[in-house]
Amino acid sequence: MARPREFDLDEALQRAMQAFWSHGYEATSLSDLMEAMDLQKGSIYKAFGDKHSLFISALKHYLDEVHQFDAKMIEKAASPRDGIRNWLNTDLKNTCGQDLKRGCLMVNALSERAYKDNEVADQIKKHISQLSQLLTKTIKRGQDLGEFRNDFKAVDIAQIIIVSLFGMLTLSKEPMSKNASLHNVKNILKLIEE
Amino acid sequence: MARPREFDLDEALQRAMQAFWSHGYEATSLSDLMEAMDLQKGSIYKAFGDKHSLFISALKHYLDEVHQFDAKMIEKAASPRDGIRNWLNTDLKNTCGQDLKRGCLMVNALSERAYKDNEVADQIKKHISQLSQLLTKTIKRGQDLGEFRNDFKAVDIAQIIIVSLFGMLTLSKEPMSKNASLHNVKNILKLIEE
DNA sequence: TTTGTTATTGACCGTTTGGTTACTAATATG
DNA sequence: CATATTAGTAACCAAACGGTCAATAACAAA
Repeated sequence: MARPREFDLDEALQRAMQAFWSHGYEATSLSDLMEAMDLQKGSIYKAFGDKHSLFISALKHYLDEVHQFDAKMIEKAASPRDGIRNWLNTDLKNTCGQDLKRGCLMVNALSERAYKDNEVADQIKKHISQLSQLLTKTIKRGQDLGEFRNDFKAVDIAQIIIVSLFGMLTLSKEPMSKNASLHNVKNILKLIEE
Repeated sequence: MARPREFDLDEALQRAMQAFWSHGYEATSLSDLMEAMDLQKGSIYKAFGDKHSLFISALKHYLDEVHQFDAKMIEKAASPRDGIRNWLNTDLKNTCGQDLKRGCLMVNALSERAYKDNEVADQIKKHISQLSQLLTKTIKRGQDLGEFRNDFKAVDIAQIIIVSLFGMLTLSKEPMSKNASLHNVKNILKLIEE
């Protein structure tokens, strides 16, 4: 018994996410969001709260999507080695050397806001911790199969992969091309496989 | 035959750099800069131009300091291996796990501005290219001395180090402690030495 | 058809933003 | 000591910022 919403919540959130992804938190104004979401200020506030809580929702949405992607690529692969290799390559192909050099929303948010925004920091810490567990589990399996070297702890190899991934995602903002990142992945994998 | 400047140019630039480093480009307002530099707006504009060109000057200043630090640590060391090890450890000790989680100004600028600011992008590309050459040269020497493995090209090992460093500097903004980064460096070095 | 509830709209708010400028102050030189 | 030149100051500016709200519109249920 009330007026129904005229727009799709998910699509609006998706569009807000794209805007924040392309321009960052501070540099995305309410006007930018209104245009991107095709909504008036009032509607945005009623549906998502203020700019900050809209950003948190968009970030959560992004992290959910990324986590689903990660889990699917890594766990559904023919082997641990293939899983990690394909996941890294696909991820970097989607990020490096794109015409729009927007990098990764998580890395952008980490860099711009994590140190002064506990909600952002918590979301990202949780996500990285999940990823670390997923990788560690997978590498352990790979070590048992003889795919990864055994003289390193699985959790340490996972950390090396995460650090390298974050480095490449950061460098994708300018100097790192798609080819350079794929070449680098090949070398990293050569170092940790055996 | 004119009124002399009442403040020290270098010190003012240093203070502007600290402000941008702590809060980012967008989030540092003219008022913030006035307070940090202990100067009036007019003086800042007369001495450094507008906010953007002040930022570029501050970034150049930072990159110069960092390059001097890098070159000294790496080239004056007893051996290539020691040089790279000490340089990485010192760098990360200064960045990770600090109370003020401001990370590295170059990485922050890369993330926030490089994709929409050619001057920032050019400065950072130049700096990374310099660092890559310095590392490649050093690793080549190390390979000749048997300190680094010989089945990888020196330039590829240099790239692995740069990517890892950028990853850790990015992660220093929240989840990565000093101990975690030092542990990670130890593992990376173990992978590429021999 | 009335009523209760929620969505949409656009005008409006005070504040802050980066930036300018007219005025005054301080010096070195002639 | 007069003058030319530059530095410092503070008032000022339009524009943009994030955010609010009263009026209106659209629906479901009684």
